[in-house]
Amino acid sequence: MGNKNSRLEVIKMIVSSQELSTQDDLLRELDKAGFATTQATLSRDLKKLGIVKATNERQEYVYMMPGQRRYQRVNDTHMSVHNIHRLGAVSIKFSGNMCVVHTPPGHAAHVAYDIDHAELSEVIGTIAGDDTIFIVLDEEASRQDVLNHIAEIVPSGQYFIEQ
Amino acid sequence: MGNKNSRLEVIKMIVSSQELSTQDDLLRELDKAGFATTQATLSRDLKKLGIVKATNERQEYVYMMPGQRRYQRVNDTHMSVHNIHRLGAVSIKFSGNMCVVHTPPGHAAHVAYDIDHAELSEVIGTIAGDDTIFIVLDEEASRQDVLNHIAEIVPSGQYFIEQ
DNA sequence: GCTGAAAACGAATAAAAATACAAAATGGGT
DNA sequence: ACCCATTTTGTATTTTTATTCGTTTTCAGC
Repeated sequence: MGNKNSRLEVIKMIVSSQELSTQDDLLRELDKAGFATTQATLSRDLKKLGIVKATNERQEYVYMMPGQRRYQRVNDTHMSVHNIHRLGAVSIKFSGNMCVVHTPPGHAAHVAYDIDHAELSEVIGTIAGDDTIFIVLDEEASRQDVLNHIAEIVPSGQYFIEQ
Repeated sequence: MGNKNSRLEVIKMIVSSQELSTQDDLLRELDKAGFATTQATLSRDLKKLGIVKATNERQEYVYMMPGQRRYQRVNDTHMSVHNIHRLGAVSIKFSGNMCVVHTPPGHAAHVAYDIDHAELSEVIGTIAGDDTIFIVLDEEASRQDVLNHIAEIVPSGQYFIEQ
């Protein structure tokens, strides 16, 4: 069962990207993703992940990551242009040991997911809002390395350095 | 019904003050409070109020109000041992003026809440994901102090320093 | 007051989710 | 490799939750 953790990650990804109202629905999506399992196991997984069945604005039941509804919107105060990089529709800026990635609205979670799973040695942790990701970098991390690595990770990467 | 609204208020009060794991439990509390009703109605009430059955830090099911402190998704990269500390199932890493706390999945918000309310002088602010907390530290903060204080806050803290 | 529409409700039931239990898999420690 | 302890899993089941459907209540307009 080495793939329990992968399954958990896939569950997180599915839940944060689709509106599913029963475990059976989720089970079908998991199946599509190549992680077939049973309702019993899924129930246990959801408990572990803290995923809850909540109600959306239309009073429908939807499985949600804890707090997906009221995510904290991060303010993207404009910084100097000279350290802005573009990557498709994504911008990457650095300040101190932090890296801030800006995405199209609603896509921060997916991009963060990809960054997470690259397991870059420079990355200590990430947190995603709606269109912004905060990344804490290792003190020794090279910005150019981080930039290059993220460039590889984020899809459709036409990007250019303005530095 | 004039007292539907009162009942909803009482439900909110009960849910936010007690840890109840089934609707039947809640039903009994409502009864005690003089608002006897049925499971069917309660189910509808909970849906209206957005109250969800979530898991607490002990992996038990608990009905909860939609919290104000919320998050989205997160990362789990493991890295350099030299600045990792363990605290129960929690790891704490430092980089620059940031502290990154890693928790069991789904519990970052709860731990962050506790850290917030300890009102540590070293802590400027926190933001929680699913299993990761970012803490911005005061520029003068000692990492050892932060570590000690968080050790006091986080429950079941058998912990040891590896630094 | 009465009447009709809408909302609230409970009993029964359907649907969905959690768990008991046994089996299978995994990870050490020899 | 083997053994033992622990974790993960599936089946079958129980428990819990959501909803159907018929009834009652509420309230607005007469």
